[in-house]
Formats: sequence, C-alpha cells, structure tokens
Amino acid sequence: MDPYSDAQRPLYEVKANLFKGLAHPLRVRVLEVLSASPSVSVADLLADTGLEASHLSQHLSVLRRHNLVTAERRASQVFYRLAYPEVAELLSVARALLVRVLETTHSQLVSTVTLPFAADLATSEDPEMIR
Amino acid sequence: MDPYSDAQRPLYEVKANLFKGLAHPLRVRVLEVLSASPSVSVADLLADTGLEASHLSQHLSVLRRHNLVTAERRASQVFYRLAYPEVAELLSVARALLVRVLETTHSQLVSTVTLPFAADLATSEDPEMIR
DNA sequence: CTCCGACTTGATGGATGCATCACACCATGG
DNA sequence: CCATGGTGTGATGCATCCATCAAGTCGGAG
Repeated sequence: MDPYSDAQRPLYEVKANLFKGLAHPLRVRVLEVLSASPSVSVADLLADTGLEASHLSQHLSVLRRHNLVTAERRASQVFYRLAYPEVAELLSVARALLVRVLETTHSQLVSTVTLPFAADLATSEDPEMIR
Repeated sequence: MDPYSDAQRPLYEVKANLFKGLAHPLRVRVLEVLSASPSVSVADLLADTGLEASHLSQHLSVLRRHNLVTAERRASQVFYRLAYPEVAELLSVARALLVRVLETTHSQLVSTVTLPFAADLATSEDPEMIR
C-alpha cells in the first residue's frame, strides 16, 4: 500500500481498505494464529489451515500488502508475525462485538421460539423498530 | 444474518463476514457519522455522503443485515443509529492501528527520501525482513 | 381518495476478489 | 553443478460486490 496515498485519502477510505484486507476467513484465521505466537512458520500455517501452499501464499501476500504481517526468511523457511500488536487488539474488539451481537440476536430468537405469544411481545416492544 | 448459523460457524468466519460488512468507504463513513450522534436521519446521511438515495439505501441495508445499525421510522422519516456501542470502539481501534501503520511506514519512507545513504541504512537494519 | 416527499427494493452490467493450477525463485545438500 | 524442499507469483474462470436506474412502499397533507 502506498503510504503517501493513504496519508492523503480520507480516513474512512483507508479504514475500509483495512477491513477489505481482513474480509476473508482464512486471513482472519492466520492473524489469530499469529496473535497467539510471536512468530509462525509458513509450514505451521499450512498445517493449521489445511491449505495448499500457493493458496496460503496468495492470502499471506494480501496480509503483507496491507501491512498487517511481516515475513522473515530463515534459511529455507519463512516466518510470519503480526506487524503491529494493534492487529490483535482489533481482532479482540471484533470478537467482543460479535459476542454482543450473538447474545442479543440469539436471546431474541430464543424468546420468540419458546414463548407462545412471544412473537407478539417482541413486536410490541418497539413497534417503530425496523430490523 | 442468521444467528443460528453464526453461532455454529467458526469465529474466524463470522469475523471475516463482519469485516466484509465494513469493507466499503461509504459504510465506514456512515458508521463514523452514527458514532458521533445518537441518531441520524437518512436525509442527514444523504447530505453528508452526497449519495443518491437509492445508493445510500443499499449500503444501509448491508449495515442492517450485519446487525451494525438499527433503523427507526418516525412519520415519513427514518432514523439510524449504531446497534451497539462496540461498533464505535472497533472503528476507534482500527483508526489507532492505521495511525500506527502510517507513522511507521511514513517515517521509513521519509528517512529513505531525505537521507542520501538512508536507503542503505534502511536495508541493513534488518536484512532478513521481507516487506 | 390522490399526490408527493422520503426511503426501500429489485435488476443488471461492470469491477473486484477467490480458488486453483502451472511455473518461478530461494536455500541447501549431495 | 543438479535435485529437492519450501515458498511466492502469474494467469484465469467463477463468485461476489458495487453503482446505477427503475419501480415499489410508507406516511402525511390536501
């Protein structure tokens, strides 16, 4: 990513671009693994994800391009780590949000399912609320 | 989003899906505006973003579907707000990460540009580091 | 009731991302 | 030097997302 152009674009565009880099399950998985270890070899990531080497490499390339990870070659092996500890923080906050979402929507769904008139109650709680 | 299927999918998939919902500049912009106000009318969002109504509506639909915002109709107007305060927190942490990235990459670029031998120095700092 | 402003939904062409296979590059041992 | 293990890059068909226009729905005033 060109640091000059990032510095000159609106922050919401730069943020959206960051989220694009994060918007694939396997890339999130890789970052989670890297959050749990200081440094991980590509071989270990291959074992963890079950991906073919070139497939993982493509995803790692995206992560590198977004400055989310750094790569270090040691002999014939390459090791990856998070480029910044803030990446782990971001994943952690995302998790907290999802837990919250899940608690809320799941409890609503459960109450709808288990109570015979719950559908009516749920509707009358906030009749103006469009979901 | 189906709460049951989210509860049953791996967390990294659910996270990635969340990031997909965030992966467009205008959706980030909307969330930022909503982070700054308790409740914002669609008309205000239209004015802020400069979008055509149907275009904004499509993006708002994505945000609703991802449980990031809630909508409330009052007479002929609709008002939006963040579904959870954690959404603002996530944007804030993303910002902190980007600031960090920008500081780091920008200072590297500046040192490369301003010092005649800086390119050599930057290279020898960590010769094993692949960027 | 009709009309109109506000907003949403549907359809679609073009842009971008993903998965896969072939090939390239690097490091090391024989 | 060649062979091999480890990893990265390029090309491409298919899937998904984005932007845009047309049409639909809701609420309220006359």
